[in-house]
Amino acid sequence: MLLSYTEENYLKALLKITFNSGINEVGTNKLAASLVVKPATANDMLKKLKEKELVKYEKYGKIKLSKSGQKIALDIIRKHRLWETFLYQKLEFSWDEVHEVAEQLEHIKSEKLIDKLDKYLNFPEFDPHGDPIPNRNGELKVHYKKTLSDIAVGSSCKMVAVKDNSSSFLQYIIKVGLGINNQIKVISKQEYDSITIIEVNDILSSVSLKFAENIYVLCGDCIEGKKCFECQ
Amino acid sequence: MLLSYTEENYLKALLKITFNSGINEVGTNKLAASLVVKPATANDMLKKLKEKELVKYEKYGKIKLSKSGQKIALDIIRKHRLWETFLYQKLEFSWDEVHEVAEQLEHIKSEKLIDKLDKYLNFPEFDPHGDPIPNRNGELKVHYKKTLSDIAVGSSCKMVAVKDNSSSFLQYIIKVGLGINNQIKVISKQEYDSITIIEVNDILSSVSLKFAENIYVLCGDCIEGKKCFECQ
DNA sequence: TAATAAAGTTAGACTAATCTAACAAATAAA
DNA sequence: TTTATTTGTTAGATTAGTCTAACTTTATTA
Ligand SMILES: [Mn+2]
Ligand SMILES: [Mn+2]
Ligand SMILES: [Mn+2]
Ligand SMILES: [Mn+2]
Repeated sequence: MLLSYTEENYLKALLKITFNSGINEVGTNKLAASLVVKPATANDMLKKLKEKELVKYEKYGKIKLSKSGQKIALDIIRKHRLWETFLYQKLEFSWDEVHEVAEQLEHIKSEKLIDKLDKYLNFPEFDPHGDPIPNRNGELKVHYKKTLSDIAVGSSCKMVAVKDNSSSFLQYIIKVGLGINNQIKVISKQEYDSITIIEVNDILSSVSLKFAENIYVLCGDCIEGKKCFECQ
Repeated sequence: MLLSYTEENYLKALLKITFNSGINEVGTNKLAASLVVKPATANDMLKKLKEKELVKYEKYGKIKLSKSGQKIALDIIRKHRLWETFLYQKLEFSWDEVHEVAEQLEHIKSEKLIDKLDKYLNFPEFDPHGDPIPNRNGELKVHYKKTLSDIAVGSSCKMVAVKDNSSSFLQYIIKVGLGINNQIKVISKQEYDSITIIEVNDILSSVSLKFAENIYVLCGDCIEGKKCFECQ
């Protein structure tokens, strides 16, 4: 079944909402907001997607992706993240620039293209933001759970991904001298507002709670190779 | 000015018609045929493109690209040919597969992307079919003029480009053992129907007039580095 | 030159994706 | 348990791109 650019974006939005919020209770308003359209518009599209059996949905009920809808959404995400990786690794885009272009590239229709790209990049498992890349069967590594704000004072951790993908945050991270795979030591934490002093490459920085909550990390135990069920 | 996928294709079609036919007297019917739409549809679009000052066009008159329309069309062709080169050189697509995917990729909007791709490919001057790639100012090498059918019996030449880009012809060329930059010696030519015996890499093949007319070549003089005004 | 053919235009209709405004249902608050 | 608020739906309109069928203009040919 050949889907339009727009239909693909609705499916992707549905998957992303459940990814991010954990909830899989998505309503018309939330979906519409995430696509920056009006609820009436989303409602129309939902009828169409239901007709094509890509979503499960009853009037006034909650929306869920069907099995096939989910597979397609995962495929779009696979393409998005592979293209981001290509732009970052091969064309030397910075990590705050890749998303916008990948939003376009993810809709290019050619299985051969994406499989060859995957191979060319040597089957990467994570994109430049640390997000897992689904394989061609739609399977993907479990995403990280622990953030920098969960790390106790005195402990070390490793930055593995970014939660907020906005380019302003991504640029800010670089400015602080931080990046994927960096070791971070939590030096101190202000009790009143959780302002945290971290040490990265021997440089101290002070970051807000909001900042710390948007940096995914692996804890000290995980770094040393021990399994930790809290981290992933 | 941000153009739609469709508008871009109309501009590209206009440029391609003038490229290929030499004529720059394009009418509604010819344009429509080249885009596989009905004349009525092309007529509607022409009004819109005129409004945007991308084409010069009066009712019942001939169609011409404006300066800005031509620049945009050249830009699409630049993107198309750079993507073809990428698919061919980096992702190991065969030369008969690249066009279809490039038809989609040529509409991705990002100047940075195309400039970085250009650099990544080391500023190629020709695509996998030997067609010249416009630079970022829309300037391009003059295209080849002489075809294999122009070469005299006993003379040698070098294949430099393909006139007919259909995948069936491209596949056929490979089957004959021919490719860009191959030396071709014209062994004999049947007077009645111009069936030509050629020698490529010590192998003899017999090709039709239609075939020979669709292979661009440089003549013997040009191969030896002498300038020849007939060839380019 | 007049008839015929070819090329080009217009009118009216359709689909996909969007909107606004009005309405209905479900949920939360009083 | 009413009332108010939030959430979701419907109706009607709009724009881009396409079509068919009818018509007009230009070009060709007899
Ligand atoms: Mn992204
Ligand atoms: Mn990403
Ligand atoms: Mn091509
Ligand atoms: Mn080409």
